[in-house]
Amino acid sequence: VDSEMTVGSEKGDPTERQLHVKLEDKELWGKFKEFTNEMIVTKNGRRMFPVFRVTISGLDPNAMYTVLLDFTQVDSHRWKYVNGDWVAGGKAEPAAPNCVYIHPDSPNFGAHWMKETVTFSKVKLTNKLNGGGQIMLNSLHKYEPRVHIVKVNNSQKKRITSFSFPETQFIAVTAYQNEEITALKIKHNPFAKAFLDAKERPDQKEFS
Amino acid sequence: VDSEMTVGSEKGDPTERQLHVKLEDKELWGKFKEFTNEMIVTKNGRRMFPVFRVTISGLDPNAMYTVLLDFTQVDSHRWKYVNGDWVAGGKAEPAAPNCVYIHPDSPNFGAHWMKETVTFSKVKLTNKLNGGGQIMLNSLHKYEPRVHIVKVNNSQKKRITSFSFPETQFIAVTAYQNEEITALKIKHNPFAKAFLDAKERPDQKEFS
DNA sequence: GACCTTCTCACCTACGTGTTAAGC
DNA sequence: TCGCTTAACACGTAGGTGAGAAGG
Repeated sequence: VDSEMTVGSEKGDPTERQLHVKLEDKELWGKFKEFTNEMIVTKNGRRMFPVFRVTISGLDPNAMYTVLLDFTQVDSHRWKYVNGDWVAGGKAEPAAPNCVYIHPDSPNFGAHWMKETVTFSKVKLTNKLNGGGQIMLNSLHKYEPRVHIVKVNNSQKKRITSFSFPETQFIAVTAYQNEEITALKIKHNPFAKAFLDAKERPDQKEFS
Repeated sequence: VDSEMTVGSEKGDPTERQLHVKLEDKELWGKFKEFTNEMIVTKNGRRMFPVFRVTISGLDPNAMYTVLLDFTQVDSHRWKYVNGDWVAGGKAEPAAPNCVYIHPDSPNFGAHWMKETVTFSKVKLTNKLNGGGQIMLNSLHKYEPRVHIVKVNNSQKKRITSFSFPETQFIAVTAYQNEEITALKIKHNPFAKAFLDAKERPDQKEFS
């Protein structure tokens, strides 16, 4: 999958000259990045929050594409949270067999990928290799999500275009380290609403 | 979509000479058919139970296909449930704009469709036309599910092969008529477990 | 009145959260 | 002890059931 990689404009195929992938929710990602984002990894896999979403333009509407998501290790350090700060530690672990997540709509027509935001809400991050389509990461290492767009033609030649997004970098953890990150997750992720209520209810009581 | 239709073996394309679609859960469908199966239709759409599932074989693993589900009106009568029996009544209503449900994995490779059971668990039946991918049926009319396999090639020529399954015939209803059907739905559909418990708990109490 | 449809409801399935305590 | 990981848990989201009353 990593064989051939080009970013941005290309020659030779007028139908894809302006191929572009734009990250959604940049403002939200920015809030997390400010405190160094963390993503939980579990044995059975944990979803990402914020959800990785992109809009794609410049594909050939009638051609067939598969859209992939993977994670590049940003540096070769193991990270550590000490006294409220993330600091780079020793050498990185050998890179995990970092598999690729295939967007469930794949394969599909260019028109399909362009008609609405492409959402990777179901990708799951894990620290164990366990079969089912999850992405294995090393805990306490830093990663950057990357999107690949693969044109599917019946011959073997595949052209892969990749886009990565520094705003979405994060450190994989088995438990949150920075409570600012925890607070942001609870504030914005609907599935964590139970903990949002727990903090808000006492205040509301005073007025009722 | 109804343009060209062939069932069973075909000449001319050796890669699909043995194309075959087999219905799953035949035994379960049989229990419902015995009492004349009913499927609820609602304004917002109701899932089918049993779920329509098939295994497909004989496709070209490397070719691309879309798999569709629709419903043919079995006869031209309106049906009525009188004294515990379904009886054919007056003329049928004008056939609803019976749309086609596209299996969400579509389009995909032959290999994908053949590697495991193809499940139509999310198709929803409705009696109103309301936009969102639901299938509109006339209440109190009899239908038979039908699968279409469409080979996707970049030219305009599409070959459609269709398979229908008499075991899965049903009458669309807005409320169940035959209590035997209700009992079977409750017994086998996990989402109706609340009503299964209601019938079993009294017996269990006697022993506790 | 008889028949059919619609709506609300309690009760499920299924599973995504951070918390917490225990494990190593 | 300390750092990190694991598993059970309460509490949400999201939505699929037939029942039963109300509507037409």
